[in-house]
Amino acid sequence: MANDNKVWNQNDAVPSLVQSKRQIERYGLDVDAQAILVATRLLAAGTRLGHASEVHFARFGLSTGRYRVLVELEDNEGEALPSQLAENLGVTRATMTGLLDTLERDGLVSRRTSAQDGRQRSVVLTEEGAKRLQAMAPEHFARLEAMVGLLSIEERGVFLDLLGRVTQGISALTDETIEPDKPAGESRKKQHRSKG
Amino acid sequence: MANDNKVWNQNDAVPSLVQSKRQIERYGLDVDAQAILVATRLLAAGTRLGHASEVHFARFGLSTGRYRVLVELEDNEGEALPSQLAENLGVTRATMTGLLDTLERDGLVSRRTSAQDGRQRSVVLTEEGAKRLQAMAPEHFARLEAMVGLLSIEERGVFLDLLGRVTQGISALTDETIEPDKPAGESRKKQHRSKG
DNA sequence: CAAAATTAGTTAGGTGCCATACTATATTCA
DNA sequence: TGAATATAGTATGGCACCTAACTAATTTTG
Repeated sequence: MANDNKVWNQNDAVPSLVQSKRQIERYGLDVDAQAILVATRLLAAGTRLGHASEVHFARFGLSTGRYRVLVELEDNEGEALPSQLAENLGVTRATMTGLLDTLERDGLVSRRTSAQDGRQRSVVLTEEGAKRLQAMAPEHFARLEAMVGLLSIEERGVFLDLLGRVTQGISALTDETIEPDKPAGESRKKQHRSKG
Repeated sequence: MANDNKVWNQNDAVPSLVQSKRQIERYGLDVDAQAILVATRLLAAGTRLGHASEVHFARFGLSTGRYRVLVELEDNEGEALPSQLAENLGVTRATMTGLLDTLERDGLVSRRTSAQDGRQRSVVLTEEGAKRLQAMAPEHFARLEAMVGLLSIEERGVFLDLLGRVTQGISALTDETIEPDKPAGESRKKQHRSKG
């Protein structure tokens, strides 16, 4: 029993409504406790998701980021520029360099200098990289499917809608200034979603 | 324009249904494309949430983990054991040591050796730590509230329910083996939620 | 055309978190 | 009582990702 084995306890770190209320009262703030509860649960879920994702991909010798690079390459006929990849994945070029370093070391991609532009280095998905994706696909997708398995088809649709709006709301955490409260239920007309 | 300024583009990295379908078809798998879409969007949201959370707390000179330590201390009359804190926050003791190191360096907590048990070190929320929490509370909670501001009251309730089940589903990513598919909509009677 | 500015990629250094292995202090029990 | 064991906390080293600064190659422009 020398192994502590930190298994995610499911109960830890899931904030309760009373906790939210207590905190709000402590400082005498004028905010809706349920809203705070939802937000807090969401943050906790985000943490768990990130961690679970890494555990998941580690099974296949990948990380979340490296997997996404491989998929992006596959969606691009197996070849792309590092800067393209960084752009599409929403990470910095520096991060992409690191991801590609590891992928190249593992033989899943290869880099070669571009003929046209000496600054560019073309990234190519290797045979081995393609095989890796293929090999992991069944389990990967089965687990993803299982993740939302507690939701019915209709609920998935509802969840997708709500998650979309909440995802937009994430910017409330990162924006420079706080925007005035928008009660929701109206005033929601122009919400550009996706790009292409 | 020397500054690249990687602002989270909102559009990046949000997977589309066609992408999901294409991947599934590529390997001839028998999974529901919408389920995959939901799962994939969720993972993307998780990544963004984690990042946004760090940006948010950095405004107050904290990280997500360090903030949670302070709150946990406050909920505990300002004093607790590192192992307690680690347990309650769902991180390892090693991680807690790191969090406390920084908090102590910044004067927000202090450590003193226990009299009863020489192995234990009691962690105390300092005056300054309490002040920090108080100072950040208005903006912190306002931003959290704004984050779910695009959802109506009713929608928040629905979201909370769905999120709860999805959160349970996260274990599908981390479990050793894949469980057989549970269609949902029935066979869902005994789902213990929370602990207290 | 040479100097200045831009661009692609990388390196260097930092944060957050983790797992493993170690130290020091109890506790158990033979 | 003294050796084996358990426990609390920490140090070490790892990975993912970031920003800022740097190198090399290309484009702009005077």
